[in-house]
Amino acid sequence: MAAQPLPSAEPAACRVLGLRERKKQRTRDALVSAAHRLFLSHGYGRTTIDEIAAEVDVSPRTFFRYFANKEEVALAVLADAEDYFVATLRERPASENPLQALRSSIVLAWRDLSDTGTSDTGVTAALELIQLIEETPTLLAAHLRRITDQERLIAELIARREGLDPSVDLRPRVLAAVFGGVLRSAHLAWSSDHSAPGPEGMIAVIESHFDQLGPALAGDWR
Amino acid sequence: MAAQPLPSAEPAACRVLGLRERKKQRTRDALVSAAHRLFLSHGYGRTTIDEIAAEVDVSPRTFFRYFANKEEVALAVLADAEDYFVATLRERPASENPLQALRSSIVLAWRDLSDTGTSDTGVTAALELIQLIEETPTLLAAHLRRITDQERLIAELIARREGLDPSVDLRPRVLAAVFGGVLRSAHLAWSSDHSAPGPEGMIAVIESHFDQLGPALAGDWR
DNA sequence: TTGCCGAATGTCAGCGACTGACATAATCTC
DNA sequence: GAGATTATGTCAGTCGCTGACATTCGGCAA
Repeated sequence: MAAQPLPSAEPAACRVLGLRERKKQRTRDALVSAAHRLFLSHGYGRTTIDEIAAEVDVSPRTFFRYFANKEEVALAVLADAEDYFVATLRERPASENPLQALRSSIVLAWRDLSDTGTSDTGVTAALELIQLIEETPTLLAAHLRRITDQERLIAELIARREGLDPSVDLRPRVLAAVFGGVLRSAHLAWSSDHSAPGPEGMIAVIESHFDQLGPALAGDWR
Repeated sequence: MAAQPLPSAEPAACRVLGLRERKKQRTRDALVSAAHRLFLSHGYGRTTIDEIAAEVDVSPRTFFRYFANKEEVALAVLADAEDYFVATLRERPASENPLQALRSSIVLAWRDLSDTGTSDTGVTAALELIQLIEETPTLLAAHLRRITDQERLIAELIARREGLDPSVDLRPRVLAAVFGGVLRSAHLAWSSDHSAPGPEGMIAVIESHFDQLGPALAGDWR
């Protein structure tokens, strides 16, 4: 995750990584949080790479040695949440069917992430970012592309979990795509409707969208 | 659709539009087809706006008066296919349930489009473009964002069709998202597996993915 | 400590996407 | 055919992004 929660303590455990690695990690974190701050205050399009770099006191060229492009630094905030979700999914019991496993994994991941960090951990940052993404076409495009990569990964996980050959059975990929669609729909609903703020609100919106999955596909809508 | 199929005939019906409008339409079509050709032969990333403009004998500045950006001219080839799909969806009988209507609409749209034009109509161009999109990250991102706009439209159509308020009932949006997911999954499968070429191949892949929708969401995968 | 190696960074030049401003030339209207 | 519209060209400039080269900094052994 980003930065050090308590700048006072410099734990000795960090020594396992050389000074060089620690420094790299610090500038990377600094770039991410500076970018996040600038994007939220001035808007994504009105923020310049030069500004971000200047904020961290680093040359613009260095920025591109950490991130391939402007979108990447913005989306980096979500990386941990996504990783946590995948980790959660791996540990779901085999008794759950695939759809149940996916659904409980996101809900659990959001809940855990919002519980662990007491105050302004990455969760709030992630929620702010989702908001920003939905109102920034360029970011949305980049995010959607990342999502498809994630779906491929999820499909493979599900396939392995069920002992299937993903190149033969279409179900894992279809399920992953459906899952992605429902989730995206939930994100959009959450970000355009401020009646359910915070992680709990997001969880509630996600649950309600999953609840509508069956009815939406059913023949009879009455 | 693009260009005139038979350059010999200059139908009098065109006179209803002024010379100015006709000219604009012609340069627009010329830009789209030049871009399409260059993208397919040299690759999207290695094709320059200047090259496209030069091909049509137009200044680069003019290009940006027709298209907001490089992605837009590439994706323009799909616009007609999408419009045709939406038109088809509007005419589906009320007896079909929403999911059925969506499914039969794409299949019918593809079939009609591949039947109407005898030889190299827009259908082949659309298929070539889908292929290009899947192997070009930048294009894929832009395409996915367009898809989400389409999904919003589809959700509204379905809601009206079923006499629902789309701001209350989540089913239309969830269904549209699921539909988009299945379709995207099918496109990916089609473009990465050359065993089913042409429109018929695409239709077959789409059908098989829809067939897996129920099983994928079912509790029991055995 | 010294000194060397490799990795991280800065500097600089340059390409390509995209935009605003203004001038010019083409159509449209009367 | 004159004047109002509108499309187009030209030009200058910003910003995202990259390659090449020089410099500096951390890691490591003599």
